[in-house]
Amino acid sequence: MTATSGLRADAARNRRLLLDAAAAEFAEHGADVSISRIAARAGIGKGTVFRHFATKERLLAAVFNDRIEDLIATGRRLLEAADPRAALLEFMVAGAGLRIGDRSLCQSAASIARTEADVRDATLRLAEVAEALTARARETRAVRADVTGHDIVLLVGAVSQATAPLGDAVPGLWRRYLHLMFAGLDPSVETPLPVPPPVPADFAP
Amino acid sequence: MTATSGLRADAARNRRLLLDAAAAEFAEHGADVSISRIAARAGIGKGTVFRHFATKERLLAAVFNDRIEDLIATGRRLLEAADPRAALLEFMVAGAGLRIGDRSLCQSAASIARTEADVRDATLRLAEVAEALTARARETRAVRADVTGHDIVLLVGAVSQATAPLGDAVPGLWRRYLHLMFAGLDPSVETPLPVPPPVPADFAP
DNA sequence: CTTTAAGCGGACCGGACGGTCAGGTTAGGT
DNA sequence: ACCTAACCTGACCGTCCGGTCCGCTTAAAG
Repeated sequence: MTATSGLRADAARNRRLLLDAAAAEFAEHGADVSISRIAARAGIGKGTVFRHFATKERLLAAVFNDRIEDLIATGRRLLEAADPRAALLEFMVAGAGLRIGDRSLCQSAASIARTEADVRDATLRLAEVAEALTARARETRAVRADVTGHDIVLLVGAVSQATAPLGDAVPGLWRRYLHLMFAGLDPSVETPLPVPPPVPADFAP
Repeated sequence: MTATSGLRADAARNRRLLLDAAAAEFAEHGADVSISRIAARAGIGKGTVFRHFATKERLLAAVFNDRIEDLIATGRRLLEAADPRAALLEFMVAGAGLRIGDRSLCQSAASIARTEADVRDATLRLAEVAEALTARARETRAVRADVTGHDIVLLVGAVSQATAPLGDAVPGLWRRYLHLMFAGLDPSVETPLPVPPPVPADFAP
């Protein structure tokens, strides 16, 4: 998680309260919630927020990082699974589910990654895990040969972003589209795909 | 387009300038650009903007409506095309291309539709066209039987939203994912799809 | 040309936001 | 018990935004 060592007891406690409140508030209302609101929810003063995170972006980055790290852990665990195809699908479901439940993740992940080095790093590590899972699925002919890890991450982002606004009203809608997309990865329909120039390493839709 | 009758000559001219500037500015910088910026680009005063559109949302709605109307026209024309499969794909390409080139369309289409009646109407008419095109494709077995017009609109939105932030850096990336998605619609892989409760008629991701 | 109402524009307002700071508070070592 | 540095706080600042308003301009009818 996030470093709390070397902090005074009250500071460490406030940091926890702050991170929890921020995560909840970002998830419910998106990345545009005001710092004051978050501070109020955490039950601390506004100034305290800026003592822990110099800028709003850094706070966002910290919350993002925790979530991404969780997903990376899930991906790593799934690398040991027996069925590569099921593992890849489960990874995609996990990723989409994470984003569906968090409005902020569906917005500015990309722009934050561009300015905050740690988010960028986590994103790159996530990409590696996605590529590893995809490679396993490719080798067993579970998905078409020209599908990459980048494709997976991007497609999961696509489904999440599109269905998130309806996510509350139509529960499970995103699962439909995730499965529809997964069907498109099937090797039985090997229609040629346009191959664009390589994606810059810092993607994160 | 937008009504200009009954206006004084200068008013009509300014309205054109305003709509053009707003469309360009929204497309380039998203729906969050300030009214002052748009006014400056149009070469008119800020107050004049509010004379023509009482609120920022109404201006956004007017710009949106023009674009959506264009897409509806394209869809209607494609209903006459010989090959239903190619027609549907072309419709999807048109929709995605429209959104890729316009940052604002990838953001708040849904929220605007919720508050502005005219956008809501246009969106519904667009949905009808999408459904008609999809029905034709379904009848000729060009796509799987359980795909709806809503699916098409939502999937196009998904691809657009996910690739738009990279759209400038990696041209043509969205085409790759649109084709990948289209492969998923192929009837050859008729894996069962989760069927969520019906989507509320006002969708527009 | 005169008249008049429609149109124009930019100073202005209220409010929200991110971020700062001076002054009070407290944890925790000695 | 005491001291000090770390910490907390909320009033405050500058900025920007959407929206209003009123004095000036101008199209265009008679």
